[in-house]
Amino acid sequence: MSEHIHAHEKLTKNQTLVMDALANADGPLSAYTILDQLRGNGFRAPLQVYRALDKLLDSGLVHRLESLNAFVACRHDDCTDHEQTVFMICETCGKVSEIADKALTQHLQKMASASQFSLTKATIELRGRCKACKTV
Amino acid sequence: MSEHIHAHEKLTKNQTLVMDALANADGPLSAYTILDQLRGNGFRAPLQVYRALDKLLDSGLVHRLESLNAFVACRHDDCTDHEQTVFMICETCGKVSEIADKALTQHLQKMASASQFSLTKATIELRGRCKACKTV
DNA sequence: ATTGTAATGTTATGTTATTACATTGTTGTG
DNA sequence: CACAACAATGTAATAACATAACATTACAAT
Repeated sequence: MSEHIHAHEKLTKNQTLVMDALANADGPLSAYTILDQLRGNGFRAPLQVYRALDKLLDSGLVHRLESLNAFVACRHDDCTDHEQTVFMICETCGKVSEIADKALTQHLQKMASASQFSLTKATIELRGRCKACKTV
Repeated sequence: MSEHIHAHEKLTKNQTLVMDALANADGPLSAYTILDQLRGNGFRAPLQVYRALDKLLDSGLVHRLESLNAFVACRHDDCTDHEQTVFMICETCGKVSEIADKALTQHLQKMASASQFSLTKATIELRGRCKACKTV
């Protein structure tokens, strides 16, 4: 259960509960949805979720989708490059796929350099309709 | 005042007030900051701001920065391509610059196509330190 | 004038996130 | 063991962001 290839320290109880909730979801979850799912496990306040999320985000096990105010478990084996992941969010089914694209990353880095901007993090979220939903 | 080269219909009173607030700001503003700035002009409720913003976003005069929950006036002469703008957000001074990059747009479009994903809109927000803040 | 529509106003509420502070648990050291 | 130090958790309150539902006003077209 909740074994990941990511390099990370052992998770605490709350971090594990939040991680499992996200790993078992088939789409992004909001912090409050996670809270509701974990009430049976003793969660009572948003902070319990947000604190766990902070840690999981730091370690790259979880990504935050800025345009949805929601969170997804990272589906990559190795998230060392998680700062430069592209998310494709289907507006029909709500599912999210995650792509790491080296060329895109380099292109963004070049754009930033051209403006003498030191790039720390890139948020790239595409909206549209996924393959499965198009064929319906 | 508030003359733009953008093609758009005439703005209403509230839309003009919100547009001017954003155009005169030197960085992104939250909806509630705009509300506070416009209290002297009769604004009393968030909805007055959000309604105006909806229209301004539709017409491309204003962009929403998802990672900040804030809004900026478009600095481009022509925002027909505003769906694919890259924002560089300085985490030191808070200023935002806006770049339209055709090659990047094409690259994203290719990535989407490769996954058979119909791309509707791209959110691209870079975080880091701008030229001015680096030299300080 | 009257009617239809767009814009605006108002109140309440829903959703997302943080601050501040108290308590418990765990680890290492004398 | 005792106990200090720190990490993790618990709890309450509130801040920040956004929308729903409904009432009113403004204004153009006939």
